[in-house]
This record gives sequence, structure tokens and C-alpha cells, in this order.
Amino acid sequence: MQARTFTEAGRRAQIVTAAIEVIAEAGYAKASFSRIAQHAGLSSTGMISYHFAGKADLLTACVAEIEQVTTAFMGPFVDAAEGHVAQLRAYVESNIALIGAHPAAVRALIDIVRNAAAPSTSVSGRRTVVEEHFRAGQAAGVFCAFDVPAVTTALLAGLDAAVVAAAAAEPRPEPGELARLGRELADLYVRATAASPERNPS
Amino acid sequence: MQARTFTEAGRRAQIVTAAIEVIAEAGYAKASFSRIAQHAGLSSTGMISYHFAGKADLLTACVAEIEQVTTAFMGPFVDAAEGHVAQLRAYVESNIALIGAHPAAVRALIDIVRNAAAPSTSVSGRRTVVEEHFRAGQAAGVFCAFDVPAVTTALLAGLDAAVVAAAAAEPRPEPGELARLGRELADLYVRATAASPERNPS
Amino acid sequence: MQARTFTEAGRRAQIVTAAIEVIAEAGYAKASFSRIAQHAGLSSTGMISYHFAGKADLLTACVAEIEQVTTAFMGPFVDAAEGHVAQLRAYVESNIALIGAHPAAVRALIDIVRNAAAPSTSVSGRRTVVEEHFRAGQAAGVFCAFDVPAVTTALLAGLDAAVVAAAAAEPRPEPGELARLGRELADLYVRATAASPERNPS
Amino acid sequence: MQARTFTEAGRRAQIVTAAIEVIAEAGYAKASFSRIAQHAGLSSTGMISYHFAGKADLLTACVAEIEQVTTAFMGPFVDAAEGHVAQLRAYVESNIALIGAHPAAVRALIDIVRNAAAPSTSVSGRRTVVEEHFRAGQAAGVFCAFDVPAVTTALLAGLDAAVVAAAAAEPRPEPGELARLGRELADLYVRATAASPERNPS
DNA sequence: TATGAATGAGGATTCATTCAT
DNA sequence: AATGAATGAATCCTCATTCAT
Repeated sequence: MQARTFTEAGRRAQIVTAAIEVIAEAGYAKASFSRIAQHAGLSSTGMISYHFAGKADLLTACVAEIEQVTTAFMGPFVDAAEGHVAQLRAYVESNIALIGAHPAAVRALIDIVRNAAAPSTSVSGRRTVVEEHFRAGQAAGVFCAFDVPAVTTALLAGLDAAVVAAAAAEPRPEPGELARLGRELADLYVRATAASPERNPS
Repeated sequence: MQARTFTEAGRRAQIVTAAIEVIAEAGYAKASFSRIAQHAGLSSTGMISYHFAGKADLLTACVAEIEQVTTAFMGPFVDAAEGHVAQLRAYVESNIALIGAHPAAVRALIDIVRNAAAPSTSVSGRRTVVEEHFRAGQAAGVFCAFDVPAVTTALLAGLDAAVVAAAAAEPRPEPGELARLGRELADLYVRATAASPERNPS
Repeated sequence: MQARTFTEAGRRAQIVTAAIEVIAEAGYAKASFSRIAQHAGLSSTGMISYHFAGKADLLTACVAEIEQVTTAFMGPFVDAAEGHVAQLRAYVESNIALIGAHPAAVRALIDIVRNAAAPSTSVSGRRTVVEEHFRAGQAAGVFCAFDVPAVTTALLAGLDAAVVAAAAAEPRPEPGELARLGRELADLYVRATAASPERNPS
Repeated sequence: MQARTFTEAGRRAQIVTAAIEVIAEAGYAKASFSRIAQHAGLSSTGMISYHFAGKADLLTACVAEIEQVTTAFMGPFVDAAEGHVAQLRAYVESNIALIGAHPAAVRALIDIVRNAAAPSTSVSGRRTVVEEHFRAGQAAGVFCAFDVPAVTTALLAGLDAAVVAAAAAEPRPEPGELARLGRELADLYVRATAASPERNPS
């Protein structure tokens, strides 16, 4: 489970990086060991099997890596925001901004989660965090009354889809365009969930 | 592209039906010709290759079939509604209700769209219809000002995700539960898009 | 499980024959699909996978084929013998004679049985037949009192080993030499099991 | 071939022990370097390749080790017996008793001998010893006239098979049961080979 | 003396597609 | 219009062995 030596860790990281890029570019279904090895500059697929117990192991490592990158990027924005509504807005906006920083990671994560058989812990963890955020906000009276699980599903999926669409757009959207898109979606999500006083997000 | 004889059309329909069911049950990645042929009661995969130019052709036919089923089911609900907001609500609610009527079709469509390389015409058609609906509603002053493409992406994807989640739920959700979920999501989407007076959709 | 068409049956038979020969010549461990396909004159291993559900299926078919050949050859000899002791003798002698008729089958069967995970029904069937033969002979007073399971194991394994040794001998033993060997082993087994009056098998 | 230093010898012994246990438990076919290294607590297979010239070399070392254990155990019993018949009996009985003392060694040896390409010297040495014992006994008139090579093959193989069956039996046979089995087989082999006066070994 | 990284051939199997019948 | 046999590339994975450190 844990890398022991420097080279071991390095190789694993190299392979994970290559895998993420391949998944982002060619899609989950086309991300075979051959393609990943080729992308990583490795001469054989045996290399990958040597460092990872199997395809599932590699994908798990990819998800873990992306999760780390994602939380490292988004965390500060969310933490800096004050109030449930502002945090929701920060979550949405920083998720969109993430595209500019780590485009491959964003696309790959969503593709893996979609196709992987067993939903990973980290992914269901994201759901839980958002759901609890909504419940706390409802208790505080800043979110209106809605079915938390259903709305969470719809909002996260919608956000993912917007992220994918933006990440896949050619040419790559400029930072300014991303910022505008982030604000637009944050407005949308705030309108959809906020209690009446928040209606006009000045 | 077009069926020539009755048997030809019959065979194609039989295979398409089997393919939709296999995709719905086993997932896109596992929907091989073998599995589809087996599910259709055919003894060889050659049969499928004989009637379809390739896998892409079969998937296209599946999407077309599902689109037809979907439109036939949802169309009347949307047409019966009066006003842009009510139509949006009807669209969302009937889409959820569709799960009860054609669960396999719903799951299969979303899986195909996700995984297929080129987005089919019918799918981009759905986008266009919704986008124009939003634009018309904005012009009529019943929808607030928002970035139509971005919001369309987020809302359709969120709706798809909610549909998938409901369609995949075990045990199968009861009709009453589906109706409640439909209303919940319709409320959400109306809150997110409607101009101020619509805020309380009582 | 059952071949349906002529060509299907023919191919299966061809592959089974090739597999038996490869196992006999190269041994169980070296009997890969590649080698078998090559020996059968097939261009790819996919051919074999097309006709057999897996390696276990192929091996099962090999065992069945060999069993059929074996019983077809040995059965008449054993049936023609009268009395338990004479039948034991006929069993041993015809088993040795089988080497001359089907050398590959003999070697392959023993190799498969040795290495296969689950002992096939037919093989345990052989044991049962011999054990019951011994018990009946003991009841009739023509075999002396001995531990039937232990002795059956020892005698069958010893016979197999002698068969393998003779089948593997280079140059191939002549028919006359095989007949002599058969008599020798039959004498040995009769001495080991017969009640006193049978001591000198004149 | 020969160990040079203490650590070298220690490592080789450690690996040989692990290999014997793996072969005994998982079978010859599954006894890969990986598995053996894992069983020995080594982190890589390179260790094994470093100490042994190849897989054949390792197997040879295993056979040698087992032979030594076997001879050390059985030798005293055979030597203590007086007369050719009694020695044959001691050989058979102590071979069965060996199962209780070194079960892994017994199972491994037979598996290696079966599967190894070239019969090792030590194994053919066992044959020679037994053959000469039979010839001497025939000359002394205590064994009846039989084809020594053929009978040796059949008897040794039968004994091996009985040993394997007993060693593989679950639950492990008790010492008393092993002793009974040893006597039973010794009786069988004596009946099969002894001259007339020995017929009743009471 | 030891090690872990790397190699590349070979393992069984599944796949979409082609073709003669 | 239909079929089933055949193909061969591609899948993931394991293997014994080599090599630089």
C-alpha cells in the first residue's frame, strides 16, 4: 500500500501521472496498461504490474493523487469563506478554477468515478461533506428546505458536468472566462438553495 | 441506415432492444457483442455485425430508439404545460417519471452518452431545445438573467445524475417516491432559474 | 457441453487430439494454448478459446476422450475373462497392451490426472470399480484379506508408473516385449492379492 | 554447487526450506520464485536468483535436502532389519512412518520428481539400491523369480502413491494409523515378491 | 553479500470483425 | 437473410532472470 523507497515512490508517481493524463485525454475505456506505459515512456506493461497490484490498484492510486491535488487547491478557498452560503459559493468557484490549474486531474477523476465499479471512499466522502454542509445551513436558516440527498446528487453532478465541459473545451478557456463561469454557477447554486434573504447575491 | 424489409427491421429492433438492456444492466464497458447476442438469444455475434455496420452503428441505433421512447413519453407532459416555468417543471418531473416507465432505456442512454466518443445529434438536439426554452423564458421575463449554455449544461447533467441515481436505486423506487423526487427537483430548478416572483412556487 | 455441428465437433476433436499429443510429449506444465495451437496447425490461440470455455474445459475434454479410448480398448479383455483373478490379470495386461495402441493417450491421461486440481469423475470412477472388484473377490474367497483402499492406491499407482515407464521408453517397446511385461506385472499383482490356492498362476 | 561461507549456506538452506514447504502446500506448478520468496520472508525474487543458478538448481538442492532427511530417517530402520524380506518390510514401513516425521518433505519430493524434466541422480540411486536388494534376495532364494526392473518400478511408484495419499489425507493420519498402513503395505509387497515359504508373514 | 528495480517473453482470455456457405 | 467458424489484435497479468547499486 505504501511506497518504501525513493525510486519506488518515484516510479509509482510517474505511472500515476501518466495514467491520469491518458484517462483525461483518451478516456477511461481506452486507458489500457499499454497506452499508459507508452505515455510514461516505459518499455513494457509488466513495469506497471510490477509496481501496482492490478488495474484497480492503479486507479485507486490515481484517485488518491487527484483527491490530494484537489483538496490542496480548493481547501483554502472554502476555509477562507465565512458563512454557509459563501462557502458554497467558494466551493463552486474554486472547483471551476481548479480546471485552470489541473485540467487533466479534473477530467480524469470524473471519468474514473463514473466507470469504476466500487465508488471510492474519497468520492463518497465528498458527498457526505456537501450533504452535511447543506444540513447545517438549513439548521442555520440560510438554506431553504429541500431534500438534501437528491439535491446534493443533482448539484454535484451538474457541477462535475460543467467542469468537464469547461475542461474539455477547445481552445482552453482563459482564466478570466473561468472566473466568470465560476461566478455564474455559484449564483445558480445559491439561487437554488439559499433561503429568501439570500435571493439577490449582491 | 434505413431498414429495408420487415425482417431486417425486426432483427435490428430485436438487437437494439437487447443491447439497451445489456447496457442498462451490465454497463457500457461490459456490453460486448457476445453479451448482447447472448441476451438476444442469438447464437453468434456475426448476426449483429451483419445487421449493423459496427459497434458505433449499433449504439447510434440504441440512442435513436431511446430518444424516440423518451420523446413519446415526455412530450405530452411538456406540451400540456402552459408557460415557460411550468414547462420546465413538466420537463423535470416527466423525466423523473420516465424512470418508472422505461428504466432500462434511461440508464442505457445516459451510459451511452457518457462513454460514446462523438455526441450524437439527438443528444445535442436536446441541449438546443432546452437552451432555446431558457432564452425564450428570459425574453418573456419569467427566467432571470443567467449564462444559458453554462446553466443548461449544469442543469441537464444534474438531472441526468438524479435520474441515474433513482434508476439505479435498490429496491426500485415506488411511483409515489418518484413523484415526490420529481417535484423536489423541479422546485430546485425553478428556484435556480426563475425570476423573483416565482420564488415561492406554492 | 455438446458439439452441435460437424465442423464444431471436428475442430474440437482436432484440438483435443493435439492437446493430448502435446501433453504426452512436452508434459502438462508445458502444454500451453500456444503450443497446442501450433501443434494443431492453428494460427492463433483464440481458436481454442473459441471452441472451449477455458483450459479446464479443454482438459476435461481430453480426459473424456482418453477414457473413451481406454475403456473401448480394455473393456473387451476384462469382460472376456472369467473369475475375479483372471479379470485382474486381464485388467493389468490390457492396460499394458494399451501402450502399444495409444501411447500418447496413456501418458497424457496420467499427466493430467496428476496435475489437475480436481480429480475428475472418470478417474475416481476407475478407483471405485477396482475397489469393488477387490471386495467382491475377497467375499468370494479368491483374494486374501487386505486393506482395500490402501492396496488399490498402491496397485493402481504402480500400474500407472509401469505404464508410463514403458510408454516413455526409447526405442518404443515391441509388442512382444509389452506382452511379456504385462504378464510379469499381472503375476506380481496376483501374487500380491490372491488367496493361497492362486499362489502359482500356472 | 557447494556453499562457500556460513551465511551463503544459511541463505541457501533458508530458501530450500521455503521452497520445499511451498511445493508441498501449493504444488509444483504454483511454486514460483515469487511465492517461495514470499514464504521465506524475502522481499524480492532476485535473492533466489542470486543464490541459485536457476530454477533447476533450486529444485536440485531441494531434492538433495529431502534425500538427506529421508535417508537419515529410513536408514536406521532398514539397517536394523535382518534378512532381505525383513529389510524390504522395514523399507516400506519406515517410508510410511516418514510421513509423520517430515510430511512436507515427502510431498515435495514426489511432486518434484514427477514434474522435473531430468530424473536426478539421487532418485535413480534409490532405484538401483532397491533393484540390487531384489537381485540379492532372489539369489538367496527368499524372493521369487520376477523381472526386477519392471517390478521395482511398479513397487516404488505404488509406494510413493500410497505415501502421497496418506500425506495428503485430511485430517492428518495419526501415528497409529500410519503404523497400520505401513504394515498393510509391507504385507502386500512381501506377498508380491517373497518366495513361497514367506507366503504367510504372520 | 544483498537488494529492489526492470525486463520482456509468455500465460489465458475477450473482443469486434470477416467470410464462405 | 442468415450463420457459425475463424481471425488476430488487445486485454491484464505472472514469470524467471538480469543488473546497477
